[in-house]
Amino acid sequence: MKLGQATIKDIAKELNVSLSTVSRALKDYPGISNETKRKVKELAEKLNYRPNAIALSLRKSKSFTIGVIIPEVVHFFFSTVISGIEEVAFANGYNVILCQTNEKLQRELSSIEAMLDNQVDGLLVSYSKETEDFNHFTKLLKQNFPIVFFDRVPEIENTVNVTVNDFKGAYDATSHLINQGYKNIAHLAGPKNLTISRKRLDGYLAALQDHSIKHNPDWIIPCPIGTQEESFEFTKRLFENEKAKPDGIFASNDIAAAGAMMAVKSLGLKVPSDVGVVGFSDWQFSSMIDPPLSTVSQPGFQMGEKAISLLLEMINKKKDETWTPKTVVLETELIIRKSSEKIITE
Amino acid sequence: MKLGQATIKDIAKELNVSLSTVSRALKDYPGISNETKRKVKELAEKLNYRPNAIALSLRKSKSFTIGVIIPEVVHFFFSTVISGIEEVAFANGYNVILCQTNEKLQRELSSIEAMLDNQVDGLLVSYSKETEDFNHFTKLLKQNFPIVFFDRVPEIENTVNVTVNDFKGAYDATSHLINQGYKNIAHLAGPKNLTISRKRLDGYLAALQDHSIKHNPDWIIPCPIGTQEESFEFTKRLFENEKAKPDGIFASNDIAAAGAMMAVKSLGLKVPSDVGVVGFSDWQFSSMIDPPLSTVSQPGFQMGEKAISLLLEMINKKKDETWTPKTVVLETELIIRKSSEKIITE
DNA sequence: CTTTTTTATGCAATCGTTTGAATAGGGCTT
DNA sequence: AAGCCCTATTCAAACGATTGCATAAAAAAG
Repeated sequence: MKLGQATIKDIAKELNVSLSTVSRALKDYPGISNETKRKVKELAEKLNYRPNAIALSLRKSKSFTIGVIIPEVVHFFFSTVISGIEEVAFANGYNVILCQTNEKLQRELSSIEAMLDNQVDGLLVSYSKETEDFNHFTKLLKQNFPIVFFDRVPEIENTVNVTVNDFKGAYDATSHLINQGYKNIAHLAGPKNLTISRKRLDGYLAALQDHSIKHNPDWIIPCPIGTQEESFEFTKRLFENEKAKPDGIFASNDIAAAGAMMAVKSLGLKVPSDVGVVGFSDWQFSSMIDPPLSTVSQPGFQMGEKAISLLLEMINKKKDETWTPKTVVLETELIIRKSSEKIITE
Repeated sequence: MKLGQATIKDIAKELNVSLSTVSRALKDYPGISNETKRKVKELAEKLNYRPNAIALSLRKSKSFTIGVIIPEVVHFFFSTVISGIEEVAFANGYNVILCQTNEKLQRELSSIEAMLDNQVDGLLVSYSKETEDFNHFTKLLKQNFPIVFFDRVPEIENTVNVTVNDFKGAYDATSHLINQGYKNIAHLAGPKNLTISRKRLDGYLAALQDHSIKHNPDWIIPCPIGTQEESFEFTKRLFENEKAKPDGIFASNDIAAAGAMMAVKSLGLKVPSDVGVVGFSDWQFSSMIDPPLSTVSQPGFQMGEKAISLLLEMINKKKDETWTPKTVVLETELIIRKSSEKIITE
């Protein structure tokens, strides 16, 4: 034993009692004399005894560990979600093991395998951009293995999900641009296989429609990679090629919005007077760029908290009880900053 | 068993052989007939058998899990370190369990307890701002428990550490400001109990001295909290109160630099023409703010890789072999952007 | 002074796997 | 045909803890 950690056996030997007596004494079982309890506890204290969680896991077929699968920690949003998860997990005596997929399906598959080998009690998943087939999840769900999907949720049956109201967030953002007087609004869309991308696109379209603005299909630009460079390039191209230039941009995330803003500025146009820009997520940098970026903030921490709370509920169900599929939708908040203020309100 | 996962026992029963035969067949031990091996492997495949990592951990007193203790995931730098750690851990069959201290000593202590209970094979630590006493680490080190400290390293003996050359980074940053013609350079310092803060301060002082500039103690402003608001406030106060106003700011991190820049701008001064600003860390947002922030970039990913490589080396040592204390120092890179370019080079 | 009840403790199986030592059976040698 | 050596397999202990059941001793009841 690396740490020379004391075990129940050590205590038993030292006190000349059986293992079971020690075990029971430590947990105040009835039927152990006070004298023995005292002695056992004293020695345990002295030897700094701590139960071996691995042995307990094996015995109880329960590891008190949950696995979290996310695309990337460096994404500000995901890192706030992790904080929320950690907070609740910790408070309930659970450990969190983390795997990033780096947006790779292969990584997602192998991470899940690794986590199952380690007997995690449940999984919290936000799948990769490459994931288009959900068999690896349905297989587990069929076996009643607890999974909660968050943010990026699959369109399959009987799942428990936590998302943000992407539709409404996008709708509000786009409406805000329209109300500010921007009429020709382009959309930098996210990867098509993510539900969130579609929902945001739908919100964008609905807002246009509700304001009787016809949408221009050429102005919906998918940004599959999601880097600032990508949206910079695409935005530049959009503004250079088109005759009727857009005067507003709603981007499905802040990185894309930042890239777009740089592209617009590089063409000599001013934000917000010539072009209004709104992003999505409220990254840490969004309030610091110039002009500060209007955006739709998502409650990441809260999402983490909610997701793990649901998961713990599922884990604590009796073996044969099933859970009811549900989707918890958290509300977003439109944060208006300079980048979209055409109308100066005094 | 929640997953109805097949065990060695199931295979043994089905094929009417003993547990040991199955175990050995699966790992191609000599002395098992090819026929038996074939049958065992076939059935294992069919039942989708995967060894139970918990049982293995117990048997081998080795969990193939390492614990990572960091202040906060939302810090861009730390999240890149995590990526580096994960990458190497994963490639070597190790799992990573993560705890954030949120800069609280209490959290640090309880996280370490929890991780030890879970029999982590080693620890990767960047301690909290509150940590001033290192007994909880020395106790473990004395027992030969593998720990590698990264970024924030304690000043105690016989440790293995990975840091960045904070002194040189700060020296370079300050020298750069001086060379650009800024002569009155203030420093927004980090928490005093962190070595990195002191090293950066030292680098700043050394650069001033080497350029024969006398430092003004009032211009060294500790920012213990580390938020943008804090440095905004302190910077504003500095510029309002002093008669001889600084024309340069070297901040010990980018968040502080960003706050300072906003404060300066709010006072009607221009960056970089009136005041030059350089930060530390190269956060994601640093290139996006206006003007883009000059900063000292730290190789976070590489730091993670190096730290876990060292840890795995320690873990793989024989029981009684000791390791030699050492500190790996990674070099920083000065990234010059607009915020510090007084001299316009064409 | 038995018999019954209570109290305190021990035994042994179990969780899933590994591994040193034991063993059964077949073929070979002499 | 006795002895010996392989080869393929099994036994059993171990990792650290829990827990139903058995049991010994002490106390209470008759």
